[in-house]
Amino acid sequence: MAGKTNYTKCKIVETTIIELQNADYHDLSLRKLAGKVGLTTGAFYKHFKSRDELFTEVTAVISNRIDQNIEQAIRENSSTSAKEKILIFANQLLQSFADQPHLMNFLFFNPIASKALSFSPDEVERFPLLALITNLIHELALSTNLEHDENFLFVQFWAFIQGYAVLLDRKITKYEPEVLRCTLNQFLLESSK
Amino acid sequence: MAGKTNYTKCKIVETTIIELQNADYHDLSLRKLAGKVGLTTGAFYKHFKSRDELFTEVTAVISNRIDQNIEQAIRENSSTSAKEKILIFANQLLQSFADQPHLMNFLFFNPIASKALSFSPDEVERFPLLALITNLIHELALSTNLEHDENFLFVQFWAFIQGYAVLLDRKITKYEPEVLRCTLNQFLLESSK
DNA sequence: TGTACATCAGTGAACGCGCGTTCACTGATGTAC
DNA sequence: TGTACATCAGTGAACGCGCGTTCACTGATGTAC
Repeated sequence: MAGKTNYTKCKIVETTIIELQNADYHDLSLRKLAGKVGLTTGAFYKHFKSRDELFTEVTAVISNRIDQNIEQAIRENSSTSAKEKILIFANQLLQSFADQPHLMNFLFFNPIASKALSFSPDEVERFPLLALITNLIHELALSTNLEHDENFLFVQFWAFIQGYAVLLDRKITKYEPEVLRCTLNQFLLESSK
Repeated sequence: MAGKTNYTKCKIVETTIIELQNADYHDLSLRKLAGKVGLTTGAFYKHFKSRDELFTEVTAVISNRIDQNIEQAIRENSSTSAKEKILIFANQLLQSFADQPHLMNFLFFNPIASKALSFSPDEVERFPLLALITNLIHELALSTNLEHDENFLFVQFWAFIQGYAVLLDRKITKYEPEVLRCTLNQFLLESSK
């Protein structure tokens, strides 16, 4: 029976992710979700203590999968320069935003995920996406003469990615990898003046 | 009596702005708002057709005021270079984000404002902030050899500003004008390669 | 192999809440004669 | 100046809704003897 339980719990999580791909997370209530899973609302609480607990778990799952994808993309690319890895990281992330705006919007902007994506040390561990980019920037700093410190670059980088994602989400612009590549290059200019 | 009506309507708008300065816009219901104004909910509808109509008006008012502030700051500065004006624009905007996160969060991220801050021509007119930055970038393009076109720079600029604002809102970083200045400089590098 | 019992995922109605909105009514004010 | 009427901002109770959550109950399954 434990197996059955885990199966249903898993099904809830996967159904949530599918629903988040199709529509804004604001429009996903427990009733709708339970209906899609084929449960009543009461049954939901046999598997999760609350809606927040589900959202926290889903946030972690999505974050992990995207991290896996990005790490694989980095591995598959022959280049070993930190700069190139960061470019792949950013490109994969923005591509996801362009392809699955609702899901990525949930991941980056739902209140629970927002808390999770902040900087407390244990959360960095829980959300490997953050750990990955932090490490990549550190790697870059070791191999390059950064004009400023790592945190400076992190803020620049994360701000641009996140802001570009907002523009994509609002259909204000289309994703062009060239804009990303060029912007990163500008951020990573060797100290020159 | 018309005067009385306008006074109350104005009071509703101003009270809304005050409330938006103090707390997240998600937490502001018509009941709370009416209470703060000193009205019952029924009276509200003598002045606005709906909650959305109020939010649309408030969005326009806030946007206009910030625009006024920025235009004044630009006028007061002796420099006439487009680059310097854009820097002032961005600095004022981010300073507002740092000082009044809830209010700016409402302006930039409430669904109604988001629609308004997109690119339809009449909305650009309605929200002079957008018109201003569009013009400034155009002015810059006339006086400088941009490496890419105006829209490219607009996307870079707006993405960074917006993303930086998100980081500020989440207390992930503090506002440092130096980060802004440096990033803008990188964006505006004369075409070099 | 058959019987009694325990477990527990799932049911579905109900609770309590806050929301945006509506509406019959009040009462102060302005206008016409 | 006094009276009758119209206007309309404001009242406050109510409507209808969807939400997250709870709970007494069911019924299939696993276990012990």
